[in-house]
Formats: sequence, C-alpha cells, structure tokens
Amino acid sequence: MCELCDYNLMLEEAGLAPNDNRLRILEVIGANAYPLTAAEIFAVIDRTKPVNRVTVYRILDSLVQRRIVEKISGSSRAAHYGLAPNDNHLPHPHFHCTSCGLVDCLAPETLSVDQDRLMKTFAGEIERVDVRIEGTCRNCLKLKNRT
Amino acid sequence: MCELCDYNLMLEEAGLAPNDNRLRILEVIGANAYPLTAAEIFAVIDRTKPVNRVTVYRILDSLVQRRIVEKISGSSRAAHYGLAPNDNHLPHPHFHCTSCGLVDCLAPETLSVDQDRLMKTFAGEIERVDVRIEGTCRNCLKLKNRT
DNA sequence: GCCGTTATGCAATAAAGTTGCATTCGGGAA
DNA sequence: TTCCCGAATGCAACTTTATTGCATAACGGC
Ligand SMILES: [Mn+2]
Ligand SMILES: [Mn+2]
Ligand SMILES: [Zn+2]
Ligand SMILES: [Zn+2]
Repeated sequence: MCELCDYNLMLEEAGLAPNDNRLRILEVIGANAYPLTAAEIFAVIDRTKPVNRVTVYRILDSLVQRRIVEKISGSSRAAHYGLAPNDNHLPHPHFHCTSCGLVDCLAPETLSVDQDRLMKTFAGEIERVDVRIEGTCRNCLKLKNRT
Repeated sequence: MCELCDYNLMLEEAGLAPNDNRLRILEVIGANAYPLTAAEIFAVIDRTKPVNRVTVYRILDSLVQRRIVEKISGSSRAAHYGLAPNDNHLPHPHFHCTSCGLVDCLAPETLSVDQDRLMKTFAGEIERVDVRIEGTCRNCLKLKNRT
C-alpha cells in the first residue's frame, strides 16, 4: 500500500533526517499489506543489515509521534504498525482475528462513522477515531469448520 | 453503571459458579464509572480480602470469554476491563487519553456506525465492532494550557 | 579535522500477563 | 459424617514486549 508516498519527503517535513534505518523501516511498513509488529519489522530489516531492536523501537516511536506511522494496539500483546493516514492513504478500520492474532486493513469505505455529535459535545481534544473489528478471519474459520 | 445487572444470575447462566471472588470482581467492575486495569481491580479486592493476582487474571479471562466482561486494550500497556454490552448496558465507544492513560466510557448515542456494507462483504466472522476515540482529556487539556 | 548534535548499541530493568504444579475448597455420594 | 473428585486458588518461576541509562559511533556544519 501507499506506493505513492515519498518517505524521504515525509521524514524531512517532520523534521527527521531521512537516514538509512528510518527509510528502511518505513519501506517495510509501507510495502506490507497489513500492519506488522515491531518484532516482525525488526526481523525483516535485521536480515539485510543488522540493527539493534532498541533502535527499531525508538524509530517507531518517533514515527508514531509525528503521525507518519500509526500504532495499532489490540488484544494481542504486541502493537502493530502501519502507515498513518495521509493524502494518499485514507483512514480505515482494522480487523483483528481473535484466533490467530492477524491484524488486517479494511477498505476505507467499508464503514462509515458519523462523528458530528461527538465532535460537538466532547469536552476534550480528539485526535483519532478508530474503528476496530474483532472476530475470526477467513482462514481460521476454514480451519475450525474442518474439525 | 449497570446497577440493574444481577451478577449472580449472569454467572450462573454462563456456567460459572457465583463464588466470592468472581462476584467481588464483577461488583468492582460494575460499580466503577470507567474501565479498570487488572492491577486496579486486584488492588481493590485485595484490600478487603486478600487474593492472589493470578486469580484475578484468571477470573477476568473467563469473564471475558463468556462475554460478561469486555476487555478494552489501548496504547497503554495494560488492558482495561468493563462490563460487556448486555440488555441493561448498550455498546458504546471508549475514549483513551494519550496524555494520562485514562480510559472512559462515552454515551452509546455519541457515535453511530453504519455497519451494513461491512456485514455484507466481510469474509470472516465478526464478533465486535469497537470504536476507540483517542485524544487529550479535559483534565490534561487544562493542565497543558496552564503552562 | 574539530566539535556539538543526533543516532545507535548493549545490558539491565520494568510492566503485564502466563504457566506449571501443589494445595485447598466445596458439594454430592456413600 | 466422611470420602472423593473436580473446580478454584496460591505461589514461584517464566515469558513477552517494551523502556531506560549510559557508552560509543556517525553525521554535518564550520
Ligand atoms: Mn491499515
Ligand atoms: Mn464502557
Ligand atoms: Zn485468524
Ligand atoms: Zn488525560
């Protein structure tokens, strides 16, 4: 997803030097069809060029802070990371499989949320409205029925 | 919230013996205005009558499995637990403060989600559709502006 | 090349939850 | 009542995921 994003530019606009590790992490996240855990991202980039896992955590944190990357937490212990919504990449709900832990991206138009009332009445500052679908994925359903 | 719920009955219907620990945990969860962490629940019930924290985790797990209690996970490491939707207790979105970690319940009518398209097209089994609002709570806003 | 800033590495530590196994409890059968 | 069995609890060790402190290395302007 998001082949249109210019990671170099995104980093510079956010005030982060577009160095090797940051670019590689962004590329891994952007190239994947669904959000990955820090451990998965680490595994991928460590294979091509060794890096410390703490570095991965730190880079992910800074990318999340700057809203380049979105941190998606669910019932599985580990957070997942995907590209944050931007001009080429609309906000969209995520599906969490309670059986295998898979986290997947759904098309932005699958679900519409009417936020008007919330925006008018809420007594704090709203940064994101996330929709999380929980259930059993296609694959796990198949496996279950095969018993 | 949910003073109407008969915890005894709910447990029995779910096939769980309504023993002391389970009832006390349910009462703490049900009496609180917002979802609590396992550690917070443990602290409360341990004060009146000592109990092992593992017991609390195990009871919470079984209550979540049986959909008596809802597990709400956010960006803070610890999960929060609230009463699950039932006849006296409509599904509703939760607000997560990124600044102080507070998790709060919003009124069910604050947000409406149109799930039709999702239900028709999704190739798995959907168990829950959760809406999560992230931002800065009233309190934290005040503190910030006071600098 | 020098130097301050930023990035990375490494080891220790922390937080939250889980597991294995031993012990105790509680309720029905004898 | 006593015996017994399954369910519930306790306790210690462990796992997973993430964070912190401090030392070293790389980078970039001068
Ligand atoms: Mn996504
Ligand atoms: Mn709630
Ligand atoms: Zn699955
Ligand atoms: Zn707050």
